[in-house]
Amino acid sequence: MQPRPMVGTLDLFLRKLLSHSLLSTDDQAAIAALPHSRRRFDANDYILREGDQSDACPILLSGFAYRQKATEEGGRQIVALKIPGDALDFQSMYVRTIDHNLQALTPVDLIIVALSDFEKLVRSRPAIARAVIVDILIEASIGREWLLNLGRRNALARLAHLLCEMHYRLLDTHAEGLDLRDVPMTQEQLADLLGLTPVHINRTLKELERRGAVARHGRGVRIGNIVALRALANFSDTYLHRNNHDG
Amino acid sequence: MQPRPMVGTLDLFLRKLLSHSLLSTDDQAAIAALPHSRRRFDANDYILREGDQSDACPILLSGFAYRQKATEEGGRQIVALKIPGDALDFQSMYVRTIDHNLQALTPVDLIIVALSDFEKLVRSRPAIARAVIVDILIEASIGREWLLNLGRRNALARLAHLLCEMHYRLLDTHAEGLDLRDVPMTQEQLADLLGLTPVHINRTLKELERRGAVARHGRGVRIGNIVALRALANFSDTYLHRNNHDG
DNA sequence: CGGTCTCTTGACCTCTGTCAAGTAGAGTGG
DNA sequence: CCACTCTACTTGACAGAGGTCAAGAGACCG
Repeated sequence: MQPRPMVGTLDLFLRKLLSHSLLSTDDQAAIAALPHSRRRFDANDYILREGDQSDACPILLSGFAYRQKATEEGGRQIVALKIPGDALDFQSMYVRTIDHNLQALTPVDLIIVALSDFEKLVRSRPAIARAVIVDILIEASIGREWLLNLGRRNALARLAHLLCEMHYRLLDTHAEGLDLRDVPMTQEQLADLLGLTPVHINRTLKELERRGAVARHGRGVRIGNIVALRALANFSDTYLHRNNHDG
Repeated sequence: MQPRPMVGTLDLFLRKLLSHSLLSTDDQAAIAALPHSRRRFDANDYILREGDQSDACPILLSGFAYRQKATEEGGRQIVALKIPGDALDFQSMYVRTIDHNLQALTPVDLIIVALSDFEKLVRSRPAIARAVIVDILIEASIGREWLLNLGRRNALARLAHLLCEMHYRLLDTHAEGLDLRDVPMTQEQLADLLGLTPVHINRTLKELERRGAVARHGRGVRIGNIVALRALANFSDTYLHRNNHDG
């Protein structure tokens, strides 16, 4: 039986790690005891920029954020989506320069842990080091599924797949509250996530609504029928590695 | 000054790690001393399958391999490409089940290291542990660039970008020999890499040839003009994190 | 030297993009 | 509570990149 996480600012982050890794009470306490500050960003603010070097490990406390890259021609692609509880930049512990942009999708609250403090933690606690790697590997696995999504699914399945993924990822850290009441992205952002155009997102959303998979009210979009969505996307959650425990 | 790698079966793997991480002579010796066996696969053979659990860490000695996922509808997407010197499955040290298929692109020679031996090595040598993580992170960075490629570049730029990437990745481990003399993939495999169809790859290859970026003879394709390719793809190699040393 | 697997090519189709104009929410200030 | 404004969303007409189908030509292999 997994020890219960303690309550505190870093609680959500802890819960995220516990969703895929086992940590002793001591390890959990060490995480909860990390010195940290808080920082708020508005929607669309840059949190980190390509080319930067970072000395902080930001953790998403509330709101959504995403990683983004752009072509010279102005095409923009969102390459990862982060939800509350997610650490946003483990990479800077290991690699000098940041290779993508990190942006706030909604207004966000961040916890900022000094990279040096986090490094110390990881060096002294193997189970935490391991949890960090598992976290990195799961993000990479999600990236591979996105490649399949962009390369081989049509607009309808692509959008349905994304909605399914968000649904299940939110389940893991927020067992009780905060589900996908309202999709927090504009149609333009959905387009940048899925390699489509805003106009086509609009048409596809309308089609999802027509099929009863999604409900809309004003600008809001919410999941209407997860079973229908799963069917449309042929969604399987194995790539999310939920319940990796004892692996 | 980086100590010279020692010569042996694991030499190429060592050189790959040294291309992005610093390792002491002791660390290098410990890697070279890893007990291992060899295994050969034919082109198209599966090396690992989705759902498997692996107790070995395969390292690519010669030939090319790729990670692949498929949709229920039969769409196939190659989500990573591995070249000689690349370790093919660090992930199984940390995560229970494999979430994609690993297949030989050409006939390949693998070095098989027992996962338990590799884990021991990583536990006792922090610099090696770090190098493994950097390796994982660089693969993830490549995945993000591929997402941009699939989502926001047209067929011509997409193909040009892939060829540029292969060119520079091969430079890193094979400073002297083995460059991209002949692209080792069929047009069908290129299609699966780029989210296109074989027919369209054919047309695009023809266009690249017309522009002098690529040379062809019989079935063979080779890079004719890397400068032209870079221009077509707007290629920048920062995402490959070459020379990450002292990071 | 026959068989098989790629590659080529042309005709045609369709999904998604482009352009442009109009509508409707959400926030602001009066 | 009502303008006013800004942004996001809608919609239709049209365009175009890339997909599909199918047949034929080359390569490579035993």
